[in-house]
Amino acid sequence: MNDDMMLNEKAVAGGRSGWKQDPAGVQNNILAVAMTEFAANGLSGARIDEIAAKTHTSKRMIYYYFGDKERLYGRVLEEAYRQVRTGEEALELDHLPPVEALKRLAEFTFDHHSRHPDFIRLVMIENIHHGVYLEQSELIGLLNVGAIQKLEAICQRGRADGLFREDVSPLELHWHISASSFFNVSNRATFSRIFGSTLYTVDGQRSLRDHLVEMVVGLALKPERAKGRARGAARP
Amino acid sequence: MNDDMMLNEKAVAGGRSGWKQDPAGVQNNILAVAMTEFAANGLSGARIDEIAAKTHTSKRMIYYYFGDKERLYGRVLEEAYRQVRTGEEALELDHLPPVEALKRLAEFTFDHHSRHPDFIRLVMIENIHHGVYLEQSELIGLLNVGAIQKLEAICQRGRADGLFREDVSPLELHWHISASSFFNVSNRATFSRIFGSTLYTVDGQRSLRDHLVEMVVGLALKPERAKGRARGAARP
DNA sequence: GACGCAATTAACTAACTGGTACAAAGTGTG
DNA sequence: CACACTTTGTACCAGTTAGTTAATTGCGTC
Repeated sequence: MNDDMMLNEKAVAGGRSGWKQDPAGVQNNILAVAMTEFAANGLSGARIDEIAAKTHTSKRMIYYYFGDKERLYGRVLEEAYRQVRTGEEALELDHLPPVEALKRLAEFTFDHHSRHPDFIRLVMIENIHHGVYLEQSELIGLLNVGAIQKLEAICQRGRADGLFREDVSPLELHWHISASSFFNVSNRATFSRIFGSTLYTVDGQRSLRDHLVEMVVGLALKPERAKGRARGAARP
Repeated sequence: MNDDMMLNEKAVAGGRSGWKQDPAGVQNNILAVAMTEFAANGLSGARIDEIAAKTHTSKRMIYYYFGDKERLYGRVLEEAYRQVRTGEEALELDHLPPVEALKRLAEFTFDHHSRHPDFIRLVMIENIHHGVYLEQSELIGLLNVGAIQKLEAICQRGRADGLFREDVSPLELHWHISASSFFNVSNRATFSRIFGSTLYTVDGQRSLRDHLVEMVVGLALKPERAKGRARGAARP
């Protein structure tokens, strides 16, 4: 599997006269368009003809390169995961003290999800399908192995410093951070239609994010270390 | 609008010989089947013929009672919201002190969402559609007015007692509770396929729920009142 | 400069799917 | 018991959609 397509911009290959051989570019172009369409309409809702029309190439090429609709969707899903995970790798936290690192990670996740609504939508769609296409991809499995490694490292340092609780796993912390960050994007439509959009203003979003960080840090820290936080009785 | 259908079990009306007139029953039967199908396959993924086949009546009747696919979906959505909201009304919290009430509410929401995966899936699907069908229903608007009233009452009492922070709104508390409770069901497929299912065992779920409650209570309480919890400096 | 092969296009098809026409059968009421 | 109305089953249609057939065009290379 050496298909290193990065969705670059040279995916033209559609100039009627004088086209260049650029299979990778064409495939990337198809993937990019398909990602938008699948994210917007779902697997069964997306139309191959519509995808083809928005591509610089033709429907025949979609089948030429990707076989059928489902495999195209699978490739789109992989590409989406790769893009998002790649964007996460930039984050460097090892130089920060554990609590700061955890804060940064939570903030980053919240913002990162917010910046990638199409990815969120694809994951929503994939969950509607019970994750069967995700399971078929071994690439995604590999990508996600590293997803909580940052958090595990932070927790390890935090525990070593005697700051973090032992009974809250990195996985669970990741779950809580993901839940809020994901829900913030996935349920924006229904939530704001029902309860108004105050939480989706700039101030509302900052508040949600700050409080998420606060809660996660509060959960990770030992009661006696949590700046006075104690769960049993107030005993400083 | 006096369509009080409760999805009862007397929706048979299919006995070849000697049928009874039971329009409400037939409609409920259609709605129940359609809810399952839409929740399973989405709006465009669900098949009218498939719904009809699983009904005790025929496709003709679906169109007779509901007009077309989209209106059927809209009615299903309304029915789902009604069922869930009705189930919430049973919860009685006024007799509990604010902190206890908040705990109970969070726990209940977590469990309640967990018990209604089809509702969650319908909301997911509705979010894929940007909530346009939800917007068309004035019934759902009415139903949801009361959704955070319980929480508002709790917060009012909590503030009156000098326990709750002023800068955390009931709406935001509701958002945090909903986020985790919703995500827990909506993303179970992808999350467990990527990270394993430890968090979806009985113990894992209890842990998630307990920590959610802990975080929400911690967020709601004033720093100095939060059993020693302080954000600025540890000053009990 | 021509030949093999990758890349491309457009028209076509077979199946599916939402929706309908129409007639038959049952219900209840006077 | 007959008449008006409701309810249901069968067969059908027209538009859509995933997927294909087969011929064409351009590229690189010897």
